[in-house]
Amino acid sequence: MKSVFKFTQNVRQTPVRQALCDYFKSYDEPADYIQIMEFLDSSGRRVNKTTVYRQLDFLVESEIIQELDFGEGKKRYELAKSHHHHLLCTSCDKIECIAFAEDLHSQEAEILKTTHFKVTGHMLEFFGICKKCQNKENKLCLR
Amino acid sequence: MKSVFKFTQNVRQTPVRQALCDYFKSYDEPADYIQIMEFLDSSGRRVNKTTVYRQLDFLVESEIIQELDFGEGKKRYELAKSHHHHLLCTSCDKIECIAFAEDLHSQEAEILKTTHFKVTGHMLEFFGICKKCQNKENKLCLR
DNA sequence: ATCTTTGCAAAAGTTTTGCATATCC
DNA sequence: GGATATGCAAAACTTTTGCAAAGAT
Repeated sequence: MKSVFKFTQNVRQTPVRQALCDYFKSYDEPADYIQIMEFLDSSGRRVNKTTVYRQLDFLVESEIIQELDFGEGKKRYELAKSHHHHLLCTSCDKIECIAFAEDLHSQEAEILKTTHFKVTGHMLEFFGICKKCQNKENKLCLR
Repeated sequence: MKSVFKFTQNVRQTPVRQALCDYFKSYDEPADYIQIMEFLDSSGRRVNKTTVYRQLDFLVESEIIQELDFGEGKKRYELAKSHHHHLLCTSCDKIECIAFAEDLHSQEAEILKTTHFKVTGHMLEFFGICKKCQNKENKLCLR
């Protein structure tokens, strides 16, 4: 089975790289290093952490995955997709994606007008309680 | 000179705590551990890092300062103030504060309607080029 | 006197570096 | 064969923990 990902020349198709691509393709939640390692372990591979971090850097450079930081003191990665934001449930830690039709256009226009700061990007993440957890008294969601 | 900060009982007025409060009161940019230590060093105090981290935690708990994370792999702290966001210049690293009259009300309403996720907070930071840096060809701002 | 704060050493957690070896094309 | 990828050990960097000593009220 061929890879669905296109690599430029001088980039090799290796088992680790392929495994990571498959992982991100099948998982819809931003994963941290631990989760990625657990997946590799469970799939029978014993991959060195240096290799994992280097492959993650490579995949970010290749724009196959995106790096995320929710202020947890570590990075998370998810399959690259069009601009969107996240809803982080503080009760069960589930992470959902959300995108807005208008995004932050009005805010960015206001910034340019009032400060002359030219916005090139932004990071917007929401914290709160997901639908499931709202329906539980003890705020422990089974997911 | 008395402290401008009010502490509850069972909280002691100590040199380290006072120095940190003074620092945050006089600095308007979010500071990381290194900057805070440099300040303490330059003011003639040799404070242990454990103490600094513990005091930062304490001051956050006391709502005297706020913790920030811009995805740099480390935390920053600034004097607690009303809800606002930041403009981070990717050229000179200057950080400005900005607040919106309407903030993200429409987005949060949309989230509740489409996903039933109940937003309790958010983090919104803008990246871009500050006014000064826009006026420099080499994009190196003297600040 | 007692509870709070500090210092020190050690460790935990995440990520990076240097270098030698293996692997892909 | 030559460039790319991987493994290993060690370290860098931020932050935390445990415990004993010092300090504040």
